[in-house]
Amino acid sequence: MSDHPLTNANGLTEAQFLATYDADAYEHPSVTVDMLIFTVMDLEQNNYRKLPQKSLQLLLIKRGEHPYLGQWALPGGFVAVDESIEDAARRELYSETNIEDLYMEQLFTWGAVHRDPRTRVISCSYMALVDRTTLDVRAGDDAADAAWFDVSYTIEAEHTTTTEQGMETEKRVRIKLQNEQETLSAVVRIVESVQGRVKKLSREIVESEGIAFDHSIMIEYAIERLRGKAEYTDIVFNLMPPLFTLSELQRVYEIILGKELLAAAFRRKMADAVTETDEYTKDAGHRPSKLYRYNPEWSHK
Amino acid sequence: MSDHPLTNANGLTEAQFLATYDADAYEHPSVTVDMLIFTVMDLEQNNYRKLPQKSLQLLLIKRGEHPYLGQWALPGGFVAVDESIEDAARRELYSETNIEDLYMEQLFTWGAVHRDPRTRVISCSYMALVDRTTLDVRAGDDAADAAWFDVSYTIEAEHTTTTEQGMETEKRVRIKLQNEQETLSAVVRIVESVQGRVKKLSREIVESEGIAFDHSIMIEYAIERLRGKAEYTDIVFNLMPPLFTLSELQRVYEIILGKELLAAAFRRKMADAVTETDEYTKDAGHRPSKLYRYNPEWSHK
DNA sequence: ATAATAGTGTCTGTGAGACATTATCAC
DNA sequence: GTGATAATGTCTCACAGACACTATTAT
Repeated sequence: MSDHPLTNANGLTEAQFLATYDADAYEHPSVTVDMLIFTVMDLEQNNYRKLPQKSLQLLLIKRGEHPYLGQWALPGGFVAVDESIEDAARRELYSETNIEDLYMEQLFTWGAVHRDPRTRVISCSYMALVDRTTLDVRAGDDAADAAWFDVSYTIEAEHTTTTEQGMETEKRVRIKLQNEQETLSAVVRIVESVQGRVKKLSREIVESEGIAFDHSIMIEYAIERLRGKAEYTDIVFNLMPPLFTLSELQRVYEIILGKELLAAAFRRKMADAVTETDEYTKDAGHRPSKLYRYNPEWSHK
Repeated sequence: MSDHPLTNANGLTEAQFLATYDADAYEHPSVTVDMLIFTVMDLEQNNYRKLPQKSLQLLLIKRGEHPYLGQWALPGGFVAVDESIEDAARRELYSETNIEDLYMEQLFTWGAVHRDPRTRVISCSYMALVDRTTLDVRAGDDAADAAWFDVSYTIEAEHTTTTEQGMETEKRVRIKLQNEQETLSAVVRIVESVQGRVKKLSREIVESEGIAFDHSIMIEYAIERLRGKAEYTDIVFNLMPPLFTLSELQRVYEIILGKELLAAAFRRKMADAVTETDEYTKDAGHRPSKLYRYNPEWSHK
């Protein structure tokens, strides 16, 4: 690295120093990646004229080993010493989805001392977004116990206490994960305190049914981030197929943001983010809709 | 954890499994924290009537050991197996600033395989914001080689190539760190590519003078984050003293955002974020200004 | 008086919310 | 025609950019 024969306090050059460096002088933690793989699915619809409802889905793996045997966990695995964290995340993502190129983003690194009962494990969480139509129904070959769960995020309680020096806001968020076979649920308590000018944020699991480790916290965090980014980036398009209608896009925004949007305003805002095509939907029991594609030249207003 | 006598495929209960678990079956990386400690300082001013210019400052430590001996690095250190990552970050922050309660936020975890020539090191970067007035001039006791550097962030080149499948935007950002003794500099190349609907972002050091490891990338990333958050959170108040004038606040926003703001609009936007006091500045060669404090009840519009 | 900053008033354009209206399909 | 969604038109309100204007201090 250095092109001068610099020596340290012991008179060693860099090459000499590195040759004697002992990386195992103290105990190291293990490092893992945990993947939050989201997609959006159409729910079955009995009325052929109505549009299908959209549902936000998360991929989980049933644990076949202790700890949390039989519960559901985020897909993930250890980071090898000869691969970057991002490569490890891509490897995990590929092994679950069989797709090479997917949107993926690092979220947060979780480092509480006892978050894994086996040993000290630091986990770096990544969020990936998949378009359901390009995805195999069966997610991953080897993952026999992988399953998609419908995700719901509900704020069950929120109250603020004002003290002399500042204030504290406590929020309880229920995460509910459901599919035909299983219903998992957890409550995460989020405390944001402002003392003087110092703000602190902490998350803690208050209740957990069927979700392994601290993964309900990771899920809560990821949904908050997804919501936040949906509002000021084009992240949502990663959940869309190549061609989509504007009301499909709107419905995806709606389930992510957890609120209804007005069609007129939504179309105006999205006008520059999409390119129209000549194609239309057909065979719906109502007026066909023009199909659009994402416009990568969009500059985010 | 589990209150049923669940057994795994080998017939072991959780307690039996954990007793035989070998965490050292494979090699582990080292994990460190690196701290980006920012503050805002007044620059000396020769004209007594003019307001002093503000300057964004970053704390760096001169390396006294290989590798990068003699270069400047972010303060940081290894995460011990019995402390959380956040505790390690707080410990480092305290040892540099002698202040217990400071704003601190996890930024990103850097995990390239060869980012440290000694061994495989994964580093979790944290940003901390300090109000200069509550800070000792001498940062930390033991850190004899700690120094504050004025930070400048300049986009030197930016161009977009459109291909058939998507586009690629390349940006070169120069980070310049200066104080009375030293001038450090680096250029970071940031490539954002959109292929189809898949977006990827990568950062790489193109040029580096006097900045150790991949720390210029961490600095570039932190400034981008600070800018982003300045626009939609109250993060900037962590850089302010308890009492401040609105134009001081505006000048802090201006150096962070790197652009000038209109006073009238700024004051309107900030009206609900601050509480006015009865105090005023004095002895300036011009009209005194009302002093304000941060209003923690502010709800971000 | 002067040079500086502090602080206010107001016009204008943009964009989101709200809601009404028209268009178009399968059956 | 009916029932559904698609798509557009338009009013209003909030707010940011722009800039002119007034206020107040130390020297």
